[in-house]
Amino acid sequence: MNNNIKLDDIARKLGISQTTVSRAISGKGRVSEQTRARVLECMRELNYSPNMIAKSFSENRTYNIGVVIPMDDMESEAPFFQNCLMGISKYCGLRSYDTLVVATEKGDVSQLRRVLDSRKADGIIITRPLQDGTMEKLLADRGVPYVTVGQSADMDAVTIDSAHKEGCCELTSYLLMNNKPGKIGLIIGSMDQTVNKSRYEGFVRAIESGGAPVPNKTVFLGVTGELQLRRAIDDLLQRECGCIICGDDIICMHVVNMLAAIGKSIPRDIRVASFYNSMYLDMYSPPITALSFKAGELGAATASLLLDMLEGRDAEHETLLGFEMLIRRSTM
Amino acid sequence: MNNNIKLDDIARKLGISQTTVSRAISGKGRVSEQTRARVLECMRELNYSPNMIAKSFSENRTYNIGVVIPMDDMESEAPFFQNCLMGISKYCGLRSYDTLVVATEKGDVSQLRRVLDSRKADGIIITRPLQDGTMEKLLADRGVPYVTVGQSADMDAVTIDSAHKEGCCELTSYLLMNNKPGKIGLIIGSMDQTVNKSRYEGFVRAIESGGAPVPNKTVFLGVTGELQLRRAIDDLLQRECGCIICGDDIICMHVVNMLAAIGKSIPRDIRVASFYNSMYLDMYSPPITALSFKAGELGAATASLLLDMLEGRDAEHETLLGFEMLIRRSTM
DNA sequence: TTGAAAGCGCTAACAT
DNA sequence: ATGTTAGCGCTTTCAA
Repeated sequence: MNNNIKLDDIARKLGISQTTVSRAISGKGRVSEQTRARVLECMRELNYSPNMIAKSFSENRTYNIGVVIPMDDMESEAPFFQNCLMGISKYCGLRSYDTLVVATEKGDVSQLRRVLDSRKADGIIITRPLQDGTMEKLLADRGVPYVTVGQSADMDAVTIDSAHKEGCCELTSYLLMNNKPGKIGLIIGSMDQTVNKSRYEGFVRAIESGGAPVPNKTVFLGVTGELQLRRAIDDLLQRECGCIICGDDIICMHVVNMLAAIGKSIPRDIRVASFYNSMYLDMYSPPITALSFKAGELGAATASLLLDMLEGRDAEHETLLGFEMLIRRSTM
Repeated sequence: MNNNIKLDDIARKLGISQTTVSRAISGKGRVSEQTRARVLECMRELNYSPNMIAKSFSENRTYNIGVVIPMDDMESEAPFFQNCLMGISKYCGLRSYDTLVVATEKGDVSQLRRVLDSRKADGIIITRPLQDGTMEKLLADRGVPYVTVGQSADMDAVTIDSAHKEGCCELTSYLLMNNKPGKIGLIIGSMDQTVNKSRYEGFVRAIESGGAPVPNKTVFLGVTGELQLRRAIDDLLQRECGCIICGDDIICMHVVNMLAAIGKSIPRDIRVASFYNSMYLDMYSPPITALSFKAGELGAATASLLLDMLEGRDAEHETLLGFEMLIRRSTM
C-alpha cells in the first residue's frame, strides 16, 4: 500500500532537490507555482505522507499532546473523562495532532514524568487538577506548556472550565426559590479536586445572596466511598431536607438508588438535583434535574487552546464555557 | 530541571565514545563491568533520559500503540471502553510504551489511517471490532500488527476476549433453571458489533441445550436507540416474560429505569439480568444480576499480547479470559 | 527560485 | 572491549 515513499523519492522522480520538495509541501520558503504544482501532483500520485517521526526529530516537536486522566475508584468510571478525552482526541486529529493517554492513579506523577522525560508530548492537558498542584509544578519546571481543565493550584496556569461556580450558583438559587419546606442538603466529593471547590463556592454564593447563613448540618464535603455517602444521606433524611443536591452524576446515582431502596419517592418526598449531568441521570424515572456541561465540547476547546499555545499564539489565561440548567421532574 | 542531556554529554564527561555509552545503557553488545558502572553512575548523576523521538527515528519504531475507541451515541459513554483503555495505558506505561487514542465515529477509518500514515504507532488495538472488518483490512494491508478485543471479521486476526459466549450461556442456563413462570426475553444492541454476536450465540447455546427452541417473539436483536428499546420492553411485558436479559449495562439501565417508571417491581413482577456488568448495576435497588468481565484486566492483557507481538514473541491466535457470574437480588 | 550540506540523537555495522 | 562512521528522513541555514 504505502511503500514508505519519502521526500527524496519525489525529488528524484522530478529531478529536483529534496529541499524544494520539502518547501513545496510545507509552504515555507518560496517555490515557483509551477514546481509546487508538479510536486503536489507527484505527491498524490505516489501517495506520499510524511514520516512524522523523522519530522518530529528534525523539528524537535512531536505533534502529540498528553492527556492526564485520573484512574481512581469512583471517578474512574465517570463519563466526564471519557467524553472529554474523546473531544480532545477528535479535535487533535483534525489538526493532525495525536493524543497520548497518561493514566494516573491518585496523584501519582510517575507516568507523567515518564512521558516528559521521553519528550513524547509537546504539551499536556490535566483533566482533573488537584489541590496540591504537583503536576503543575513538574510541568512548569520542565517548561512544558499545559492547560488545566478547571482551577489549578498554580496561579500562572492556563485554565479552561465549564462555568461550574456560576452554574452551581444558579441551580442552587433556583432550588431555593422553588423549594418545598425543608432545608437544602448538599453532598460533594473529594475536596482535593478543584472542581468540587468551585461547586461549593457556587453553592455558597447562592445561599449567601439569599441572605441566609450557609447551613452547616446539611452540607457534606469530601464525601468519598459508599459508606460515607450512605451516612450523609441518612443524616440528610433525618434532618428533613426537602432537597438533596449532589456534587456530580456518580454521587447522584447513588443517592437516587438509595432513596429508592428505602422507599422515598422523588420528588414527592424529597427533591434531587445534580451539579453534573450525564446520560444516566436522564434515564431515571423521574429524570434528574442537573447542570449540563458538554464534556466533549470542553475537551475540544481545551485541545484548541493548547494547540494554539503550542503554535505560538497566546492564550487567554482563563476561559469559561457555558452551562445549561436542565430542570427535570426530580425537582418539580 | 532536565537539561536535555544526551549520550554524547555522558561520553565526553567520561572520555569514552558515545557508542560505548549507548551499549552500556541498552545492555546490547559487550561492555566491561567497570565501564558500565561508570556510565550508569554518570547517567544517574546527570539525570539522563533518552530522547525517545531520536531513538524511534533510529530504530524505526515508536514505542507507541494506537487504541481505536468507538465514539458513537449510546456506546460512547459505556464504561467498558474507559476501563479497558485505562488498563491498556497503565500496562503500556509499565513497559515504557505510550498509548495513542484513536477516537472513531461509526466505522470511520480516517483517523486510523492518519495514524498509520504518520507511522506513529507500532501496533493497534481495536476495542470494538465490527462485522465489516474494514479496519482489519487496512491494518493487514499495511502490515501493522494488531489485536482485536473480541471476534474479528478477519479470521487471521489475533484476538483476545472475555468469555462472552461461555458467560452468556452459563447465565442464561442459570436463569432458565431458576426462572419463574414466563418466557425469557432478550434485548441485544447493534449486531454490527461482534461482541453482540457472541452474546447471542451464548444465549442460543443455552436455550438449545435445554432442548427448547429459540424463542423468536421475545428475542430482540439490533436494538439501538431509546425508542426501539422502549418498544422492545413494551412487547416483552405484553408477552408476559418472567425475565429480561439485557445485552449490556447501558441497555440494562434503560430497562430498569423503564420498569420503575411503569411501576413494575424487580424481581417480584419481573426479573432482570445483564450480560455485562458495571458499577452502576450494583448501585440499583435491587442490584442487578450480571456477568462481570473486568475491562481493566482485559485491557492490560490485550496490551501485553500486542507488546509481545511487537517484540517478536509469537502470540496465541485467540485468548479467552474468564468471567464471573454475579447473581444478585434482581433474579432471586 | 533552487540546491548542497549540515544537523537533530540515537543505533548498528564494521573495524580495531 | 571499545571506537569510527554511516545512516534513519526531515528541516533549515547558507550559497548560488
